[in-house]
Amino acid sequence: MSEEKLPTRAENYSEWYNQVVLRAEMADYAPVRGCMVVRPYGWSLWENIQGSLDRRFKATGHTNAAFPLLIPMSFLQKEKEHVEGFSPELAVVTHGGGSELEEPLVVRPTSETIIGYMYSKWVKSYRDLPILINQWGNVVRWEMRTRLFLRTLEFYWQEGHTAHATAEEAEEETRKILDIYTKFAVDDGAVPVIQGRKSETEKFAGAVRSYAIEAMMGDTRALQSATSHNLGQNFAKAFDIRYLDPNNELQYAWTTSWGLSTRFVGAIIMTHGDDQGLILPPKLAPIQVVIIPIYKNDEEQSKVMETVERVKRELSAFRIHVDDRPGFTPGFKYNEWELRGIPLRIEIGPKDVEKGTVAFARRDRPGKAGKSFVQQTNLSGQVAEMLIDIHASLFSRALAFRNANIFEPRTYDELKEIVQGGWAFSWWCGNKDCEAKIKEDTKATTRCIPLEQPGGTGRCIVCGEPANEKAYIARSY
RNA sequence: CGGGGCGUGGCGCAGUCCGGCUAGCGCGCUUGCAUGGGGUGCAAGAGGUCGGAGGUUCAAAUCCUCUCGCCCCGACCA
Repeated sequence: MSEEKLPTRAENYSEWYNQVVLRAEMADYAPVRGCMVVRPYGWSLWENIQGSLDRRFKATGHTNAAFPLLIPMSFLQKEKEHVEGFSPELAVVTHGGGSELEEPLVVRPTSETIIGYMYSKWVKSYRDLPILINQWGNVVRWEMRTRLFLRTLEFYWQEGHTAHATAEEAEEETRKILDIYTKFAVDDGAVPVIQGRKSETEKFAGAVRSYAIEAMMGDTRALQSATSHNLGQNFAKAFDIRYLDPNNELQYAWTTSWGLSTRFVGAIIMTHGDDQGLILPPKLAPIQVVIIPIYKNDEEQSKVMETVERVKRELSAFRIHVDDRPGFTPGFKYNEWELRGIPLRIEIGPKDVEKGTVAFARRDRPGKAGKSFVQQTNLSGQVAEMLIDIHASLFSRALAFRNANIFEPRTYDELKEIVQGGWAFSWWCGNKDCEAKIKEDTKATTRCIPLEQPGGTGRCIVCGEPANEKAYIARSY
């Protein structure tokens, strides 16, 4: 950790973000342009994200499998919109084993095609449906401009791919997953999100309908945090996924796909972080509680460490770390663990040993405001309560921030003003041209048409034509 | 791909315009002593073919030519 001061978010948000990621040791730049190394601390956070989602998927009947990294180029070309959407950003393997390949292989940018191919082999009867498979893996998209976690050439994610007998079932699945993502974001990440439908121009290449959860970052820009797509029969037709129904009639299946990526790590950082650095939500934090022993000689050390060891055992239900590195002052350690976002710090020094107390310092309230001295009795219960409270306060703070930065423009000029530093929520006729005009004028895009609508009708904020839905419009990552 | 910037110990930089001692500085690292309840102090060390190739010159981090790479801003996106 070289420089002592982090740039503040107000000074330079994107520099703040980069430095937090690097200095908290979440990730580092790899020797390949646009690629990152996820360091142990960042990966540990990702593993907790994985664990939570994986349990939720399995609880709803999904199972995991693994499909190849390399996909024949011709597969991508089978679905028209899909190939148009992805071909500009494909990494293509043309040589293998020293000779040129007969058919180039693409490094998967997403796996609808190769999974569709396999599903066509596996699905023969309505009894084979539904197929509910998820895959944890990595994909490559040759992005032009990259940011650690938010957009890298290679990223890690889960991609679920399901096939169903009816359109209704596929839609139900798509929405069920959207709910899972939402619950995960809110209950585990403390990240408030808005569920919505993507516009035609923003939807996934090859989907009939795309849904997403959108979150507001600390600079008010929007981040699409997960998506769930109803693919209709597009891929079933492209890959011939057909089954015989109970009436012995041949039918195309209906498929879905859905994903959440390491980008969510970026969402956590930018939703909760403050000028001291990261603030990790307690349920996902790799370390929930850090204990800092304080002493100045051997005698004090042995007394303090005795208490520290006892407290550590008592808190074994939590992810806990004792920072007993010699040669670092307590103050240095406080700052370092604050930068790294540990939700709760416990300080134990000679005075605490005497009085039978420990000091709590909650990360969501830096400085003296977050400090309290508590008795050493029932520490486990006190910590549990504190972590719940931190989660709740992180969520409500983020929600309040988001609500304070959403505005309803009355005119197009107002909209242009709003999206410079917030989200606009306004009537939109659904026309692509209006969307394009907004983007052209402001760089903001329609983030989603929220599932929760106010009802009634209005006039499109751009063209003034009748509109029956409202949309969120914002600049996004 | 268009525009801008930068490559000098692990990291951040100075030195380059105007060629010339042994290539400096801060942080980090190692060792020792002190310190230890909010970014500790002192001392001694280790560590560099100046992105690469070619050229000019008595002499190149510095000038010339070519080249490679990275970062930032736009078009594309989880």
